[in-house]
Amino acid sequence: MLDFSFFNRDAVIVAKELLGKVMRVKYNAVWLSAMIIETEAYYLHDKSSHASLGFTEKRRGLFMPAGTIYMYYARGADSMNVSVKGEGNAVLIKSGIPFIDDATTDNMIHIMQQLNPKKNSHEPRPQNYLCSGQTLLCRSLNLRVKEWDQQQFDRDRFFIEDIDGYVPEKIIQTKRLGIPKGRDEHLEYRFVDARYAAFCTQNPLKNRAAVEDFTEKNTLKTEEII
DNA sequence: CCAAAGATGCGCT
DNA sequence: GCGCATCTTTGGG
Repeated sequence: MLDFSFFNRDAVIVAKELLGKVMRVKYNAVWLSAMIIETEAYYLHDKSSHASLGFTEKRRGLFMPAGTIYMYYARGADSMNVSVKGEGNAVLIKSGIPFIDDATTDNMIHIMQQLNPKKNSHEPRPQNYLCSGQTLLCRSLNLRVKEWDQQQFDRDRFFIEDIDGYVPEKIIQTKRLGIPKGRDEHLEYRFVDARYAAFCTQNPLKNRAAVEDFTEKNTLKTEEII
């Protein structure tokens, strides 16, 4: 289980290193699980961060020790962050893909599909798109503000772990999504595991120019990640 | 008390 | 890329 020592580092470092890690949430008696493929870093003095708006009771989680869960509700849905080193700094977990291994059960995907049904459709949401967005991820894993905001990870109910044998080969670094003009929107604090770019919030490799841009300047080699 | 704002998602052009 | 539904929290009157 990732703990204080993992999260008590710079937000950008933690954001990159969370790629490939696996979230596990117990729902009734069943473990739900997703591998993180997209994250964003936010700093206290970064005009787009919630922390930059100042301390309030609601934002307390951002000012708590590294590794504290910070959740908020906006646009009709929940989003999940983890506080990192330095008061007010945090990493937003933006998307993942369902992760299946010995610790998961055969009904997991079906349960996640029921938790996160496709809007205006009776078709189930395709497996790899169940967690393609910060609010969709929370919905598929049954993560709610009421239950988890300002809480610590708990190895019996909700934690993040390192999986042996997987480190992203390539990480895409781009500008964060949905940041209004004048709010430090130029900062490139969004990170995507290139291998799973098709399943993140918005595929940064959608067109040829973007792919070239990625290969030319935005590839981070594994040794640069850590 | 209520209007308005969101670190969004979806569907249509 | 753009408009619109979404719904809790916030802060001003």
